[in-house]
Amino acid sequence: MRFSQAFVPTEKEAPKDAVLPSHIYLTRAGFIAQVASGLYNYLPLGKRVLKKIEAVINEEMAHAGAQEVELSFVTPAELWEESGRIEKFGKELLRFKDRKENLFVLGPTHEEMMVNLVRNRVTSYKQLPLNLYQIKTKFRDEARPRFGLMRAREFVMKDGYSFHASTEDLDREFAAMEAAYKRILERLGLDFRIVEADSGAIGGSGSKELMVIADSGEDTLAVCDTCEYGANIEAARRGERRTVPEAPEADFNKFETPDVKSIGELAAFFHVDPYYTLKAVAKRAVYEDGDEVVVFFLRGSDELQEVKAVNAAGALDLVDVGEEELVALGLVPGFIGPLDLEGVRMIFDEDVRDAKQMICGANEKDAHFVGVDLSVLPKQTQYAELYEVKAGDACPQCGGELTFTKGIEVGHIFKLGTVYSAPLKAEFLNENGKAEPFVMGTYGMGVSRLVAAVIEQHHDDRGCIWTKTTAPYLVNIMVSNVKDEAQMELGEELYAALRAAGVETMIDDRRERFGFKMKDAELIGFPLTVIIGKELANGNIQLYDRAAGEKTDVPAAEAYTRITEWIG
RNA sequence: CGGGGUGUAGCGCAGACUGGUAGCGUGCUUCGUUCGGGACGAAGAGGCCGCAGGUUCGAAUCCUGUCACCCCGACCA
Repeated sequence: MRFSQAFVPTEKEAPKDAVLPSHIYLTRAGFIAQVASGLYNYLPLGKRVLKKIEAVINEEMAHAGAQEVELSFVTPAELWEESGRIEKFGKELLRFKDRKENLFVLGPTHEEMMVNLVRNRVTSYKQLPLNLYQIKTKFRDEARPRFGLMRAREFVMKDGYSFHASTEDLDREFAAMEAAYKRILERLGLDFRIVEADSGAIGGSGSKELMVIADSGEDTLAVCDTCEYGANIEAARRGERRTVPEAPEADFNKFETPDVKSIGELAAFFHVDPYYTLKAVAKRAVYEDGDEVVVFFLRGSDELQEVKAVNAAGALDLVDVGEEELVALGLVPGFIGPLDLEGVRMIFDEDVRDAKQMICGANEKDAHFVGVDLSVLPKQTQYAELYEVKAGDACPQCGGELTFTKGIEVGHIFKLGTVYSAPLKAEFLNENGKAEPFVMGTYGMGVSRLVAAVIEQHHDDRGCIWTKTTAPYLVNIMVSNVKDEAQMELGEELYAALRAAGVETMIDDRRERFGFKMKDAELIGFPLTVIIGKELANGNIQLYDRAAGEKTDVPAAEAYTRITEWIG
């Protein structure tokens, strides 16, 4: 492409509303332009990057045996009513009616459409497994779009769905998809981590997220400093404690504890480690049909992880409850304990199962029990993992140390099981001629979010630094002075040669000065800029490696060879 | 959805308190001089001051309403 004819409106100043580097540079360098909240136009450079990423995904999907399809963006609302998700998705679904007053939604994801496509067309176990995917625009009317392409309302997603006759076969495919996703991110040149994730309301027997490591990420990850273990903090586990604080010794007894309400005060009052205190966290659990107050118990040294708590309660949501509400239920805020507590649902953290020498509230004002042995709790007591891991906790896999980092969720893969196929009656006949719902997996990857993620991870204060596989153009031939015939001639020669060799090349033939063009080259982030300028008088050109930030003198005669060497 | 903020030339902003010819920087056009790190000079084009009402002889400016966009939070298979 000739820069003089390219539609690449670069800007000197950052858009006033942009915060993230990816948003600022993609806008300034002319890759994207905002249309409305969460809506963006892709300009030529942005479109090229999208296509580069899509090409990598397509190659790896083909390699993994998945087949590409394209489903209608506009989907009949009926399908969503059938699956029940029209309620669950709520306002995020953009709905509208056609001229015949039929209700439609813009697809935010395509489980329903895909199941609808496959059911009654695939009817035998002999036709399984099947893995279908598409790369397509999605629309979710997000409550709060933000950060440019990172959380847009309209975005490009690769969504894949697999159909199996057994959970074993799903497990195999899930592993294959994880491997394929890993290769995709490696090829894109990203530093990432595959982490255990919360499956959320969608359910299924497990899910993993692909996280690109970046400070601007919206998710918090716990990662091991020794092994591969990583997990979203919502799902992170920890291994055995390396050291357990010395246990206090006390016989079971009730103590006067005037005004000692918080864990900190309690631990100080008895001179014990908070590990031996029992923390009670009361929340109102909201279910599909009604709500109730639930008290979660965990060690005083731990914090409640809300997502884990929601899952343990089987609730849609947890909301805070006021002290008055607790009092009305007969609870004594600050002194809530599990012994003889009635009329309220309790869930205990796994870590307090059969715990000895605990101190807990006595359910009366200014009183705590000491020397409590929690093995006295009734058998039917509900235990669940409720704690939130902390930096420094032990890795559950290798015993290494967990540290926190931030990540951008660019992919999420699920073992769905029959969550959709059962209600949508998508069935096949097994070897015994019996109808069974498909066992399904679903695999999502945010393509437009990946564009932003690449820049979040690869930029400096001058602009974008595209990796070789993601760059809109790999090489930029910068002719310093287009009126200099020798410079222009060499530039054209290299441009033609590189294009003939299939190298995606831009030639900056604009009538601008050296500094202006260099700034643009750096802002746009071409991996390699070939500088043809003053040095040509000495028989040299320069290769400017954007990532390394280095210029190397090269004899003009060797230019082509050295460029193709650099490309590798 | 709760809290906060911003809407004036393509972009970034001033002007508003104290009502009276709409400004600056950048970008754009033309000419000349420059030509290795966003050059200089000269001459130009470009605005429904978010929108709608109101007050006033007169509103970018004061009042009311409304819309849009951004940030924090809630939310986000």
